[in-house]
Amino acid sequence: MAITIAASSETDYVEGMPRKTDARARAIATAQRLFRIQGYTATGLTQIIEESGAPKGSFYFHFPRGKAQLAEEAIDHYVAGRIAVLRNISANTAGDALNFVQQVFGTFAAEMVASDFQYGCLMQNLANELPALDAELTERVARGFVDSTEIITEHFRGCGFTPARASSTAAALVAALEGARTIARLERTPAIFEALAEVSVQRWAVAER
Amino acid sequence: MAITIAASSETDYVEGMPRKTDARARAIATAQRLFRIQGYTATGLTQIIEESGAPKGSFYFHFPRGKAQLAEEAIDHYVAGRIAVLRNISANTAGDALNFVQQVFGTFAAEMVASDFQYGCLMQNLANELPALDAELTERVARGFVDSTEIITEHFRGCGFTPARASSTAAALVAALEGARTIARLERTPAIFEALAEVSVQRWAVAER
DNA sequence: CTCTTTCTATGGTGATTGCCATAGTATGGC
DNA sequence: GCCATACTATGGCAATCACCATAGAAAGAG
Repeated sequence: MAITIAASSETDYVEGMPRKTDARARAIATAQRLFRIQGYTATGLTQIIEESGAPKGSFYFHFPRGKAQLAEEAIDHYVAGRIAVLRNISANTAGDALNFVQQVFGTFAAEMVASDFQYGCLMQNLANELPALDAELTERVARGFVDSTEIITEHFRGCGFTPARASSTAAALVAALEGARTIARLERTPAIFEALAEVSVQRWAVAER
Repeated sequence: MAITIAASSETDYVEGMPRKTDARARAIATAQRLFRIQGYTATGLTQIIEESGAPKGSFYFHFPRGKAQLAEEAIDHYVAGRIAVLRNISANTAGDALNFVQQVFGTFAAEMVASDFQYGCLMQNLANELPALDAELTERVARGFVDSTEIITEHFRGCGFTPARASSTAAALVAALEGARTIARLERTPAIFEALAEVSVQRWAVAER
C-alpha cells in the first residue's frame, strides 16, 4: 500500500485521503535546490516541473497559490533542516563554545564543498529579492534567522556567557555564516570558513585563558 | 556648453565626441539602485529605462551588449564607491584596528538606515544569481570582494598584525558585513551591526590589553 | 456497482522578458 | 552646404513568464 511520507506541511489539507504520489514532495525539493542555486525570480515554474519530473498538469492542484506557496513550503523545509543541524552540533558540544563554533563552520564548509559551491542559503537568496515576496513569505524568512539565532544563543548561555553576550555573539556568528556562503561561492574555496575559524580561535584562546 | 561628466567607464568608446546627454549615466545609476533592491533577474530593462527617464529608443546604442554590460558598469561604480569609503575610513583610523572596525560597522549601518533598509549589497545580490551571469560579470563581482578585503588587510597590517592574522581578520570582517546586510534588511534594524561592534570590542579589549 | 477524492493532460490566456532592425533627428566640425 | 557622429522613435521579434479552465483518468470506500 506504499505509505507516502510527504509531510504535507501545515498549509491546506487538514484531512482527506493520504497522498498517492510523491510529485508534490519532489517539486518542493527541486524548488529548494533551484532557488538556492539561481534565486527565486530567476527560477521558472517550467524548470522546476521539468527537473522534478512532476506532471505538468497538476501543479496548481498541489499548489493552489502557485509559486509563492511553493516557496513557502521550500523554506519551511530548509529552515527545519538548518535548525536540526544546529541542534545536533549544539548537543555534541554542550558547554564548549569554541568547539561548537568550529563544528558549525566545518559543517557549513563541508556542505558547500559537497555541492561544488553551487548552493547558496535559501533564506539569504529570498532576502535579496524582498520586493518579489509577499508578506507571508517574508515573515517566514525572517523567522528562519530568528530561530537559528535563538538556538545558538541558547548554546552560548549554556557555556556560561551572560545573556547579552550570548545573544550578540550568536547574532555575529549567524551574520558571518551568511556572508561566508556568498564569498565561498565566488572563490570556490572553503578558505573563508577557515579564516573565520582562525579568528574565533584567537578570540577565545585569549579571552578565556 | 554644459560639460557632461559621464565617466564612460573603460569599456567601449576609446575616443569620439564627448557625451551629449546624461541618459547613459542615469541608466547605470538606476540599474545599480534597482539591482540592489530587487536583484538582477527581477529587474527588467523596461523598469530601468522608465525610472531613469532615459529614452527607450537608444538603450542598445549606449549599451550594445545589453543588460550584461549595464550590470558590469553598475558594479564597477559600486565597487569603486565601496573602496573609496573603506580607504577613507582606513586613513582616518590609521594604526587603530578597533576604531577602524567600529567606523566600518557604523558607516554600513548608517547607509542601511538611510535607505530605510531597502538596499542590499550589489556584489552579494549578483553572487546569489551566478548562473544568470556571464564569466566577465562573475569575475568583476569576485574582484570586488578581493579588492575590499585587500584594503582591510592592509589596514590591519598597519596596526601591527602579522600578515596571516591581518588577512584572516579582514576576510572575517568582510563576511560579517555581508551577512549583516542581509539580516538588517529583514529586521529593519541596525541591531546586527551593533552586535558585531560589541563582539569586536570584547575581542580587542581582551586581546590587546 | 457508484461515488468521492486524488491526480493528470491538454491547450490556452495575456503580459512581460531581453533584444534588435530600420529609420530619422540633432549637432558640431570643416 | 556637407558629412560624420551622437542620439532617439517606432515597431516588432521569438521566447518565457505565472496562471488557469476544462476535461478526464485512477483508485479506494461504501
